[in-house]
Amino acid sequence: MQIETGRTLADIGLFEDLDEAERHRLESHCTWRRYASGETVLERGSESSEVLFIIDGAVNILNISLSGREVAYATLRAGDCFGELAAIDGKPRSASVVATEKTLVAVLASEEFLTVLKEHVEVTFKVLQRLTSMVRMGDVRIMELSTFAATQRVYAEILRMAKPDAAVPGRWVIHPLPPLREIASRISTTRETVARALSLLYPTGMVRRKGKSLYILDRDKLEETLAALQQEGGGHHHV
Amino acid sequence: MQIETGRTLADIGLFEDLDEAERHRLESHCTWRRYASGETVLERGSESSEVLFIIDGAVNILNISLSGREVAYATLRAGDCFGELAAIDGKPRSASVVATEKTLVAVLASEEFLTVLKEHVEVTFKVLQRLTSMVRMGDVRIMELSTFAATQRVYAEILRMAKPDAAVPGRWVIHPLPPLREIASRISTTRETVARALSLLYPTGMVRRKGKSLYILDRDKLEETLAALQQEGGGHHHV
DNA sequence: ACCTTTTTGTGACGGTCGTCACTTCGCTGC
DNA sequence: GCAGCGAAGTGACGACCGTCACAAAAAGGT
Repeated sequence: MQIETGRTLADIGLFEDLDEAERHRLESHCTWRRYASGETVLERGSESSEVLFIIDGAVNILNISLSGREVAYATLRAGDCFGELAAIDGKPRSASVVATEKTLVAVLASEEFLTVLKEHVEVTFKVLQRLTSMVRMGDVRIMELSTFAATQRVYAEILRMAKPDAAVPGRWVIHPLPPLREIASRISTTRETVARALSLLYPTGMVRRKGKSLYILDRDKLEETLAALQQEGGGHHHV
Repeated sequence: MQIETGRTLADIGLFEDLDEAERHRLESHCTWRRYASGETVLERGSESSEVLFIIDGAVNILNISLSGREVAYATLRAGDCFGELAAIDGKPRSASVVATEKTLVAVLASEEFLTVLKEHVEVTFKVLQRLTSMVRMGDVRIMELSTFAATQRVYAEILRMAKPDAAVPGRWVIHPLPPLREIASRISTTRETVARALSLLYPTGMVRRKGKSLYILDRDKLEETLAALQQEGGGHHHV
């Protein structure tokens, strides 16, 4: 028996400050769509401008270059929203969106969305915060791509992905660890390079892999290692 | 004799929809600062949160890595604004800002800025548009860094920088051409690589350099050349 | 438990491009 | 004019890492 997620916007962060009446009004304007894992939700370059909300499941925001290389921007889960860019500026979709699990989304026309923004400053400010954080994350990524070597980017990404382990205080964990190919696409390298970087790490005892979990046993030391690598020339040989 | 730019927010794009009274009120809340070329306006990591408006001059938004590599995000000129990120989310400055000319800026406290946003939807929407475009530009840059070889990034950047030449229809021009070192920092490579990419281009007749101007004589052909390079393997050797 | 598919680890190879070094060019100021 | 200085062009070299190839391990379905 499985719990069916209701068709409600109650858990959407953007709208958490709206009163129930307004939320219900919005819900009535939504279209609801289901996607199987692997299905494409949005195609880069398409002219649609709806805003989508993840009720249940998860999606990857990504692009594929002409040469077939996959570049991932973010992974979004239940409660998140995407597609605001096109709604705000009316331009074509800047990236594709692919469901990574069975996913239910609510779809809101851009006009409706913009009306909510105009009438509810709290929502607008949530959007401002969200866009701001997207800009900041993008800047960090550009900086890392420009100045970190591939191995350093692997360590940095691992540190970002890790959450404190509830079981053992002081230990951090990534669970479930996505396929290395996916990590690679987030930091613009190859799965082989990610595998090699990890192989380099295991013997040091800083991290340990067990099934679908990657444990960070000594986060401080890993951070030090990363910092040390940066001093000596941004990844390109000696200064 | 030189025209002195007045201390007015009249030419700031963000505020163009405000009525004069409100604009004057804002002006009275501003602090005004002058910077010489090369001076630092904002330091990455600092905790300030004012929003700044360029009345006259120009600034570069950039970061310098531990290894000394410079990464440029944007060049802003009179009428532009910067520093909104920190005002919106209260976090430390994400990048440094350096004046590239003699520059006059208006400085507005974040509280004042946020008040304007709350009370004038038009301004808020301008900010939304601006943030959206920053996200899109960042995504493009990440995509290029991930899938273009250095030479391709040079061509793409040149195409971006070029404006239609008023003198000769069909011809495009970059004027004044900034030092190659500066172009290099925008696409995360070195001045040598930029120089080599250009040297490769001159014999084809597609571009021609003359003093501080770079003329694009055949934009279509340059675009084709760039597209052709992408097909064949994203910059990394065959397929 | 078995087969299939996906994921992972690792060796070998070679191209790209960052680094260093030096020369030449073009400014600006005297 | 010439000196001085930053910018630009170019050669040489080699490290990094993307590519290919293959084997081993893990996961998933029946």
